[in-house]
Amino acid sequence: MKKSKVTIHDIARELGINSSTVSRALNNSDRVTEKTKTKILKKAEELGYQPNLLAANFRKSVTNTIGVIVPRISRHYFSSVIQGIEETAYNLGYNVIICQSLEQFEREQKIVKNLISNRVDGVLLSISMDTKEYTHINDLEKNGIPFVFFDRHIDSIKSNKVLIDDFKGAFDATQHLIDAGCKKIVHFSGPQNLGIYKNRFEGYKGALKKNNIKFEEILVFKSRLMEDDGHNITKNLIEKNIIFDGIFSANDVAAIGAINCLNEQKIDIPTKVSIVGFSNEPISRVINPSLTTVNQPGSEMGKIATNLLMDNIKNKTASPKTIILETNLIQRGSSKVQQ
Amino acid sequence: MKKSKVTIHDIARELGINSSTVSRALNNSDRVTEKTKTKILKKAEELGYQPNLLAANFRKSVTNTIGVIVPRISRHYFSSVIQGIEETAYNLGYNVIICQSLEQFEREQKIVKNLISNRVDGVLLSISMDTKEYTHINDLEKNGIPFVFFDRHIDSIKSNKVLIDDFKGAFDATQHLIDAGCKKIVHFSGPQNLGIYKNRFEGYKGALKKNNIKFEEILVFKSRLMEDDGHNITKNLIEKNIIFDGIFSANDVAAIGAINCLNEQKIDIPTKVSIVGFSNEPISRVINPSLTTVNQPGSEMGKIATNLLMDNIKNKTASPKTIILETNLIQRGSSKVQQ
DNA sequence: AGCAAAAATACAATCGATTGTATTTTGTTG
DNA sequence: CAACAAAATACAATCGATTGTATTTTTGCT
Repeated sequence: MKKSKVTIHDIARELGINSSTVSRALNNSDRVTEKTKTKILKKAEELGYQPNLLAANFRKSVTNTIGVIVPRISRHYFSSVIQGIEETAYNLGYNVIICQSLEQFEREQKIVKNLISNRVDGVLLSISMDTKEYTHINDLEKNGIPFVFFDRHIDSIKSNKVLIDDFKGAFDATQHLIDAGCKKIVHFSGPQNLGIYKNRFEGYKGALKKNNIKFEEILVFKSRLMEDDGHNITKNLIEKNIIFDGIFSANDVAAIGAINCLNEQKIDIPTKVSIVGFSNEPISRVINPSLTTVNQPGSEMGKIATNLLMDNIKNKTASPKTIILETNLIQRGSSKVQQ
Repeated sequence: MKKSKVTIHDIARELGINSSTVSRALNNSDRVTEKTKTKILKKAEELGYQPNLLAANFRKSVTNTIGVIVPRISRHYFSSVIQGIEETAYNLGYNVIICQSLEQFEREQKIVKNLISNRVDGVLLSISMDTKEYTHINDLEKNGIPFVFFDRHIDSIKSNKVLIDDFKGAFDATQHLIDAGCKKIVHFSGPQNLGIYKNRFEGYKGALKKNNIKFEEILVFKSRLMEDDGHNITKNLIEKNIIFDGIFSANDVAAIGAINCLNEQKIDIPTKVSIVGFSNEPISRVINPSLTTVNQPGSEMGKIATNLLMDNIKNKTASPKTIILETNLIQRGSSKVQQ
């Protein structure tokens, strides 16, 4: 158990030079001769020197690290966003700290506090379903830490955002169901404090309206959109003899709950009921029948959000931008094929 | 753009006291009166003080942070291990830095260097498929940073490990195929530098031997076990008219590739070919037919590994332990039901 | 009230790297 | 080779919190 705590001072001492020169050499400054650099690098290697970033970052008050907050990494959509974030950040020499709120407001708050205390240079975040207060976001602002929302944002906060066109995605999905002949379309929606679910709901209503289909409150269900939610809502509909021939779910997971329920009840998909989900989780490709869904460009979103954040780290006075990405409908077995 | 960089010195100055008292108050030391503490806490709140952990950690040379390195977070198995890790670490007041090697040795190396430089208190890691050199692991040791392998470890390094019984899991899976009547069982294996794949291979051979089935090299395929690998290998088998009636894949993803291929070729599962995977990824429950697989207790593994690491952080001289967890076979539609 | 012991607070060094400025060394030129 | 500019290196302060020790204040007791 060798506790090698080699510092630049150790290197300097051994070589009989000053630590500032060592520091500059290790940072490849042109204030140091090549000859000296070589000597220092060799000695650093020899002593097994590992830079103390705590010290360096502290001194510079720059960490070259960005924080990412997502509800959960196990959602494929989020892990593909992270993929895009890491790729971009990595190429720009930034580290990424990934944090999961697990859809809990309290955890999200703690994470933000922690990221501030760890002096990250910026934050990318997609808020939890439980987030209804925004003091933690204000703390970021107060501490001059740039941040960019992606996907799940807060309407009332003007800041950089990378979103998808939820209204249009939902509109297209609903229109697709209507085109497939559905008249009574159920909608699974999520917590309304999240703009994305409100907008998807609006998109659903918009498509109904355009097609002169009466909107019925009784066909809309707000939940946390877990698999069980989708299952239970569907079961309830059947038990209560509520007639429906289509489901547009604001996420894939709840849609899968519905598919499982209908399969159990031997109600055929798509002849009796057509279903469309949202997000294009891998599981939706594989379930039987496979799930028609709205594809969100996760990795691209991560890349764009990271670049936007970087712009903001470089130039803190840049005015907030909102970038909207397009979705596309992926047609699969859960909805009738159009002629 | 308020650049509030409030420090304990600011608080001290405003209150006309010394910063050491402020520091102790904020850390709830009993060397400070309740009265003073209250005063300080109030002022800290008022000024919007956010502790600078860079400074504190630097001074203490303790970060209360552990690093986790996994091949990729999008694998459900790994994200469930992370779940367990975070839960345990969180309760003990530790932060977790999640890093993905993306199965690349070079990235793994960089991540380790970075974690060392960031002075994490410990590391939990599951190595990449490409990792064949171990100098980076030695660096951890040299720097006195305790680490624990989980799942994918390095045989030749004696350290703390939390593993599953890969031999037995594979043995059981193969035995299950044999019980289902299979005689010609294909095995999809992974890179042999990873002990887990070697052991699963051994388990496969062990079960064949026990049942007096001749082991045939020609039925074993080593790949990176991606979906395409499973698909291509299966396609090849069919094209080359190699007869087989069972597949034991060392992971679920490749097994799913095989299922897709067989479905395309209209070869019935399980009547013509039975398939067993490994890891119990959620997708395996949903694919058609659903995939029989070996369940690995991911979250539990994370918890145990974290506790083991914590023991090691507290007591650095503790001798290395290996903990082996049991797997269980989850029988689904891809293998014939036994009577 | 007076004094010792205990409690509370102040002082000052420290962690390791960075960086603006000062000093020394090197190189150039007439 | 003197003189000076330029290049290389050394010096020293600094970032913000922690912490061992010193000092001051409070408490308790006769």
